[in-house]
Amino acid sequence: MVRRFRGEFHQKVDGKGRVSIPAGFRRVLENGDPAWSEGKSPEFVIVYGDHRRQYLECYTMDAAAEVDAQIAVLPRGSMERRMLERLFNGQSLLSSIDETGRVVLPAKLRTKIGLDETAYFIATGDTFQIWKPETFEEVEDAKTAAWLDEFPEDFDPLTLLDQNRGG
Amino acid sequence: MVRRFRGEFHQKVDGKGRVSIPAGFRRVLENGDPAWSEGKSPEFVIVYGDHRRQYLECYTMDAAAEVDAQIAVLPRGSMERRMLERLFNGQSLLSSIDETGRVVLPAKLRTKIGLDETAYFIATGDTFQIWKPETFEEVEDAKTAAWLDEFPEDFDPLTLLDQNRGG
DNA sequence: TTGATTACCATGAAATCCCATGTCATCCCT
DNA sequence: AGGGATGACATGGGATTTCATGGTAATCAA
Repeated sequence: MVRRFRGEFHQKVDGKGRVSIPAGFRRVLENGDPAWSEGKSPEFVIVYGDHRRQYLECYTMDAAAEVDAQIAVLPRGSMERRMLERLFNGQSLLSSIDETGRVVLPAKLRTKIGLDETAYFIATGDTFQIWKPETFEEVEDAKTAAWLDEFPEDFDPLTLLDQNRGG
Repeated sequence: MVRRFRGEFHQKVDGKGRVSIPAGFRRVLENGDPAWSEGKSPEFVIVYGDHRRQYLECYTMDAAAEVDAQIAVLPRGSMERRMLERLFNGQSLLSSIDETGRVVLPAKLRTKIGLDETAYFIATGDTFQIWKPETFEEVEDAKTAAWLDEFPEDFDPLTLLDQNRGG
C-alpha cells in the first residue's frame, strides 16, 4: 500500500535555503524510496516546472519512476513526449533529506517561487507542494473568487448545501 | 535501477572548448559505464547527427549499448539499418570526463551547434542534450508555446499521463 | 615548430557535513 | 499525580568538501 502525504505545515527557511521536511512527510518519502533503509536518507524528486509554475512539487522515488515509465511508453520524438521529458526530467532535480530531516532548496528554486522566510507545505495525495505562503493565499483566493463569480452578487455558498438535501 | 538524468544547467565554455558536466549528470554517467570505478573517469557517447541537428545528445555507455543492440537486430543491408548506423555510429564520438569533471568539445562540434560562451544542458530521461542557449530558446520555446496554446491557461502537461492510466 | 590537445595546478562560491540548542510530547518511576 | 528523563523534531552555526571555472606547463601531431 502506498502511503499518502497528509496535512499542511509552515516551516522556516534559513539563509542557506535549508528547510525541515515535516516529519510525517519524511515517513512517506522513506517508504517511497526503494533504496532507502533505516538510518539512511531517502531521496526524492523536486519538479519546479516552467516559469509559470509558482510552487515546487515533490515526488517520492516510486511516484517519479511511475511518471517516467508513463513517459517512456509514449512514441519517441512525439511532441507529447518531448514536452513531458522537458518538464519532468529537465525542469526537476533529484534531492535527498539530510540526517536532521532537512532539504536544501537551491537559490535558483527559492528565487523562482519567491521563497524567503517561511515555506508552506501542503499534501496533495502522492506528492506534496512547497509554496511561498503569500503566493498560495493569493492563488487560492483568486480561485475562490473566480468560483464565486459564477454566482449572483449576493450569493451565499451555504445555499449549495440545500441542493443536496434529501427531498 | 537505472539512474536518470535530471535538471537543466548553464555552463561556461572556455577557449579550448572545455565544459563542466553538471555534477549530477556525472553521477549518472559513472553509473551507466560498466568499466567505471571510483576515482576513474567515466566514458560516454556524444551523438551529433546530421547537419540539421542543432544540439548534441549524450548517452551513457549502457544507453548507447542498448541502442546499438536495437540496431543490430535490423536486417543487414536494410535502409533503416544503414541509416541508423550512419547516424548513431558514424555521426557520434566516444568521449570521457577528465578529473576536474569536464569534457572537451572538439571545435568541429562547437561550430556545428554554434556554441560560444555558454552551453545549455538539459536532461531528457536516459540521455541529456547540449545546446547553444539561444538556439534552444528559439527552437524549443516556439514549439512549446505553439503546443501549449492548445490547452487552457493553467494547463499542467502531466495531466496528460492520467489519460493513459489503466482503467 | 606551431597550433592543437592533454595533464596539472589554483581559487572563489556553493553545497555538505557535523555538532549544538531549544521545544515539545511521551514514557516511566515512585 | 508529580517530576524528571527520554527522544523526536525544528532550527542555527561553523568547518569541510565539492564544483565550476580559469590558467600554465607538458605533449602531440603534422
